[in-house]
Amino acid sequence: MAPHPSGVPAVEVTHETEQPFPVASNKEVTCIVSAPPSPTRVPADCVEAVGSGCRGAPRKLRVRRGGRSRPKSELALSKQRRSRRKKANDRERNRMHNLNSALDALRGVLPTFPDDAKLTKIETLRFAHNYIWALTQTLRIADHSLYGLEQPCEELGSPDRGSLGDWGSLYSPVSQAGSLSPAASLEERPGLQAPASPACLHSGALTFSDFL
DNA sequence: TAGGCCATCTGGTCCT
DNA sequence: AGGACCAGATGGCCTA
Repeated sequence: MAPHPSGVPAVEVTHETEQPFPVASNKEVTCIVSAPPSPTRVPADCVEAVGSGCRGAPRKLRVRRGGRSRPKSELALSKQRRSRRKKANDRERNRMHNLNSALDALRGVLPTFPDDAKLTKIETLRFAHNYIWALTQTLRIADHSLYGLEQPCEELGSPDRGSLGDWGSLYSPVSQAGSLSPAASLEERPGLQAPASPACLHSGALTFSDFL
């Protein structure tokens, strides 16, 4: 893993030094608003009747003009639709496989033990989120200590003080809030304390189980 | 058996 | 037109 440009701690990965998966694109999510509930599926044959969709601007009505393309028989159209659908399914399957590969790569850099049960997808994401937060804190406090501002373990709430249960709550439903800011996510969860001070992390006082 | 997790299919929407 | 992305639906597998 290459050093992060924004100062996020570079986690040393011994078993995987190259980019484990390609960064497909930096395209941003274009629609935050989820699609409206569409309980009834529109048959493929009725696509033309659906003029507008969920994503913001209404779609232009497609006007069929004759003579643009050669009319096809129903059989040919059906075969073409099936073929397109099959290809789309293959792409979608591939896309999900890539997504899962990325998730596996993420699992690979998280501090876990070989014998541990595989983290679920949501667990992996939440754990990574909090792990990054912990490492960020580590760097921050390390910077402070450079200037002689030593911070004892107790100040950030070490497991020794019985906050292990709070780590357990990382996987509780409240952590599904979706906050992208670790600090903010902690603020949203009053009962949740910071895991440990950097000294505790560096000294190996904290183990994977502490994160769970 | 209920519930959680997951893979896959599918149709809609947006983008190139 | 075709690909990418997304979310809903569905069914299989596993576990408490």
